[in-house]
Amino acid sequence: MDTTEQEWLAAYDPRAYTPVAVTVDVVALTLRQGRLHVLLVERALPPYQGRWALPGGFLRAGEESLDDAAARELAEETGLPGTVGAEAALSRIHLEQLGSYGVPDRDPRMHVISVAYLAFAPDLPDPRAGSDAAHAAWHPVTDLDLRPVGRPESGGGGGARRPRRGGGGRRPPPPPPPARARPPAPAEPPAAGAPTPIELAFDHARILADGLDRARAKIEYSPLATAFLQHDFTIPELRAVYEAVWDEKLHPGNFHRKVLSVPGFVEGTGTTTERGGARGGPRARTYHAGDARLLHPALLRPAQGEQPQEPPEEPLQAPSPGPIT
Amino acid sequence: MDTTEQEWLAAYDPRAYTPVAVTVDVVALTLRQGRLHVLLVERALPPYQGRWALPGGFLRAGEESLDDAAARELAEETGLPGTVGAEAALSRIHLEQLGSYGVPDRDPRMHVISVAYLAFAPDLPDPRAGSDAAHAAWHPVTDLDLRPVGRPESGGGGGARRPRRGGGGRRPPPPPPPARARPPAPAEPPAAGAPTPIELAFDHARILADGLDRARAKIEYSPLATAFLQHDFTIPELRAVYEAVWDEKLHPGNFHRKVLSVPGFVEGTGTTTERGGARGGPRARTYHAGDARLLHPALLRPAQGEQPQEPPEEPLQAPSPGPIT
DNA sequence: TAAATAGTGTCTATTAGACAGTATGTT
DNA sequence: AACATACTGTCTAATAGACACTATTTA
Repeated sequence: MDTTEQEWLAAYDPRAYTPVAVTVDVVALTLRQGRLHVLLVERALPPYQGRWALPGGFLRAGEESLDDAAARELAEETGLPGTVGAEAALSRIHLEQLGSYGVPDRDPRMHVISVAYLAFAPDLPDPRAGSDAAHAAWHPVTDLDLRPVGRPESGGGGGARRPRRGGGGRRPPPPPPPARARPPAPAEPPAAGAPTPIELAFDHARILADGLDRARAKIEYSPLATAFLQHDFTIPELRAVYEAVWDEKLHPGNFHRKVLSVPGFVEGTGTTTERGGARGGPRARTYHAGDARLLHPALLRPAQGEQPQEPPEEPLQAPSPGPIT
Repeated sequence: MDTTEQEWLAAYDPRAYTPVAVTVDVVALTLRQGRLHVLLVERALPPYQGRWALPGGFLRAGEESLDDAAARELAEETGLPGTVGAEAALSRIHLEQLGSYGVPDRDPRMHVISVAYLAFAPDLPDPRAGSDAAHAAWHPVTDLDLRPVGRPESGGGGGARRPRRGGGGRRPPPPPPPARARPPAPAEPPAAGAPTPIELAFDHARILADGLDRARAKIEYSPLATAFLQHDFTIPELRAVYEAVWDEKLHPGNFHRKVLSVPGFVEGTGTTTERGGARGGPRARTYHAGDARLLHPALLRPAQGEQPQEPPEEPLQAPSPGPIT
C-alpha cells in the first residue's frame, strides 16, 4: 500500500470502489480412533448450499487481527468449553497461518480473499455443544475429495503465533446478492465405508490439501505432533499420530529411540500407563512435550518409492539439522 | 465464509460495513556484487512519508488474483523490460506467497490486510528505468533495521505458482483520511558504510525478516538458489548465492560435490567459462538448472553454534529426504 | 613465480534403518 | 498358554564434514 496510488486514492470515497471481503477459514485437524479428521460445517445457504465447507467467517474489520479472527472462528465452531473467549480451551490448540487464496471467482458472490489457518487439536468432543456450530462435524479426511476444483493459486506457507484474545468485535463485512451454484450434493457426515468422496464447497478442497501437506511436513521439524495428544502421552501414542498424519507404518523400535534422541522433544514424567496395551504388552512410560520448538535431528518421513517426494508446487520452510560446511 | 452469518449478511448493503483494504507487498531479493539486496520504494506521502517500504499496492478487486497482483506490482516497480505484461521478463523470477499480515493498526489509515510475496531475481538493472517506480532502489539487506516494530502476527508460509498475466484492471480500492505517523526519517538509499540501519515503513521490517527466513530455509530444499543467477552459471557462483543468503562461508570442495550429487539440481552444459577466476584458478564448468523441483538430499545449512537453530516462531514446511521406517 | 581457485580423493565420526531379543502385559 | 507390545541392543550401509592433493589460470 504505497507509491503514488494512495495520493489520489486518499481523496476518494472508499465506498466508491469495488469492495473486497476478507474471510478466515480454518483447517482444524484432530485424531479420532487413530484416524485423521477435519472439522467441517454444512452450508445452510447458497452458494454450495448443503455442501460441507471449512469453518470460517468474515474478518471483523478494524476490530481484530487475522490470528484473532482464526482463533475466534475456531472457538465458535468447535463449541469449545467457553466458546468465545475460551483462552484456556484454545491454549492447547496449535494455530498457524496457512496461506491466502484470492482468485476473483472463488466465491460467486464477490471477490473474497480467504486467509486460511491450520490447527492441530487433541481429540475434542463433538461440536454443536453449546455453540452456533449447529452443522459442524469431524470428518475423516479419507472420506473427502481432495482434488482441487478450481485453478491453483496461493499455497500453504504462513506461520502464526499463538492466538491472542479476540477483540470482541461485532458485525462483519459485506456480501452481495447470492448466486445459485450447482445442485448441492447432500453428502452425509460419517459416510461409513464411504465409496463416494465428499466434495467440499468453494476451493476448500485445495485449501484442505494444502493444509494436509503442511501438517505432514510440519511434524517432521517441529514437536507439534504432540498437539494432537493430551498433556501426557506415550511414545506409541505419539507414533500413532505420525502414522495417521503420514499414512505410513513406522518401525516401533526405531521410532522410539529416535524420539528420545531428539533434545527437548519429550520429557519423561516418571510414571507409566495404568494398563498395558489393549491386546497385550507392557505398560508404557508417559511423557509430555518438552521445550524444543524445533526438532533437531528431524523425524524424517519415509521416502516414498523413488519419487522425489511429491513434487509439490508448495512452500518449503524448515530449519536445518546439519551443516554443509 | 459461511454458516449463518451469510444469511442476514446477504440482505445487507455491503457499503454499510467497515471497509477492509487488501494490498500485496513484495519482498524481492537479488544478489548484487555478492551481497543480498531487497527492492524498496521511497514513500512520497504520509504515513511514513520519506521512509522506505516494500513495493506493493492495492489488489484490483474482482479483476485479478493475489498472484497476479504480486506479479503486476513486481513488474511495475522493477520497471522490468516490458513493464506491465512483461511475461518474458518475469518468467525468470521466482514468486511465491509469503504470508498475510492483518493487525488492525498496522496502517494508521484503516484496516489493511497485506498479502506478502517473496521473489528471487537474478541481478536486475536499476529500477526507474521506464516505470512508475520513480523512487525504487535495491538496498543491501545489511543496511536495514530488521527489528520488528509492531507486535508479531502472521508469518511466512504460502507458496504460489508462476505469475500469470495480470488482468488489465483499473482503479483500486479505498483508503480513508491520512493520519500522520511519527517524524519520518529521511533515510538515504545506498548508505555507504551504513552505521545507522534504515527503518522501514509500517510492519515491513517484520515482513522482510520473515521473507529472509523463508529464503534461507527455501534454498535448502529447493533448487531456487538458481533463480538468483543467469541461465548458465558455475558451481562457485551458486555457492556464492548460498553464502550470501545464509551469510555463512561454505567449504568449496564439499559444496561442489554435494551439489553434483543431488539428482536434477544442475545439468552440465559441457562448456566452461572463458576466463578463470579474477584472482587465479582454472576455468569453471558451466551448468544450468535441472528439472528437480525439490532437492533430495537437501543442502543443509551449517548448524549455528549449539543453538537449536533460531527458534523461529515461523512456519516450517519441507519434503523429507530420508525415512524413519 | 606466487597465489588463488576448480575439482577430486580419502578418511572418520555420526546416523538411519534392519533385525534380534527380553520383559511385561493382554485375552 | 499364546500372543502382542514396550523398549533396548547391535550390526551395517550411507552420509557429512575435515583434510589433502592436483591441475589450471591470473597477476
